[in-house]
Amino acid sequence: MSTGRSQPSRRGRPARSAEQAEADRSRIIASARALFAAEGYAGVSVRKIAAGAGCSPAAVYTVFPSKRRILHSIWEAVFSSLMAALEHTHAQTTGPDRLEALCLSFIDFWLQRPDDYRAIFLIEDRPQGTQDGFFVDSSAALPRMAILRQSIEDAQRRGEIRADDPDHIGNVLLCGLQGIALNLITIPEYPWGDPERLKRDTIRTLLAGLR
Amino acid sequence: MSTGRSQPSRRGRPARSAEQAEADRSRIIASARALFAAEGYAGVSVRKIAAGAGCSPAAVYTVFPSKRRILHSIWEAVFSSLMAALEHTHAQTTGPDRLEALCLSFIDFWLQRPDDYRAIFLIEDRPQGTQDGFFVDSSAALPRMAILRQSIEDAQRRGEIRADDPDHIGNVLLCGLQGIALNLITIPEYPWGDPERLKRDTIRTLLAGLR
DNA sequence: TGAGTTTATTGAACGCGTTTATTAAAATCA
DNA sequence: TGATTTTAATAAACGCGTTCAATAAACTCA
Repeated sequence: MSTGRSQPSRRGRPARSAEQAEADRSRIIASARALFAAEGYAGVSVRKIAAGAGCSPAAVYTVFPSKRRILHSIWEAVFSSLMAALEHTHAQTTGPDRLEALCLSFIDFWLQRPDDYRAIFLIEDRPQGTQDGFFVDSSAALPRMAILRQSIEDAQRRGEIRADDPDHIGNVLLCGLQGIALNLITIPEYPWGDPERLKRDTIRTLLAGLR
Repeated sequence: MSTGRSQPSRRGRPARSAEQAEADRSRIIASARALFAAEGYAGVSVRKIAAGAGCSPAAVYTVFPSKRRILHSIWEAVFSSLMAALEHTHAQTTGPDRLEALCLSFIDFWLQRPDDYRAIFLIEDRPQGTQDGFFVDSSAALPRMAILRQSIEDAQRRGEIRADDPDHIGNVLLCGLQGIALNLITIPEYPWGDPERLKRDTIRTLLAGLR
């Protein structure tokens, strides 16, 4: 049984070449990025994206299975920004202050991008079932945050944080941080009090609890 | 200037009576509740709700300004269940275990109702602006949780928790709890590890940090 | 060449949430 | 009574995300 099919030489019209498909994809993403930035996520229709990319609405669906997946591909850029913000904070701090600064950085990043936060985390329409995990497929995703983990390990070495599995510690921390961002972004009407105080105290509570 | 208008006796067709309006409202809510329970939030259309209530889709919009507001009115029942769950836990615990049990109860409540959680917290489509606060208008809302606050004050009296403003402590706690629910519900693909462990450790971390 | 085969492309449609222009209804007034 | 006024009620429409049947295109084979 030879697996060789060097020249498939199949019969009908050939499939779109990889570079052709990639070109279509990037034209659609470019159009979507510009429109989302200008008019917000909800204000942009697939018809507009298609018009911006110079193709039919149906053509968009040959590249992306849904409008949301177009967003997914843009999210990677947002996560990339998050990493950059954390790296910046990491570079500007040392020792015991670093972890708290990273946490604050993480929260502020999302508080400054509530639309992105909502678009990324607040998905109402999981059409059904498991929905072939976005975070599994996606390249970087929220948490492969080497910096956070590394800072946790540093803090553990200094004895500021208990010697538990650093991944688990990171998860606990992320839960708390996400909670602040979620509450401040999605329930702004509730009397949270001074946001700075809530942020600071929750972070310190988490870190103190991890000792 | 007499304020009396005992018999307004205005000219045209009279406005719907209060009880008439209330009857319409409750027929729509009844239809929506049944449909949401049977087919999920996303699977229900306003047209279906209207059909179930025996009126036109447009008639629904004379009672509720949007589909989402129909959900809002149903949420109050969910929050009522949450209060009941917390009261149950409160009644079954005492002393130092109570606060941790309440936290666990809070999280489990939402983990058992992911659809409700998404429908309540994960709103993508804030059409624009401040959107006349749902939590201000709404009767009970997430956090007027007397029980949680009272348990915090008890724990403070026992010296388990630092003597800070109990409302603020409660907010810090809610942030952490929400974070767990959010992460487990909206990012199930991420390797959080054993959910029970994540719940327990995050709660204990929060409580330990609040000492 | 033309017949056959496979893929690309899209116009048209579906049901959706929501708005609005039109019509019907119910009251008062002369 | 009918004219007038005010409100209720909804059919029709809009743009939306998405699907799909029909058509066009691009290739091989005889």
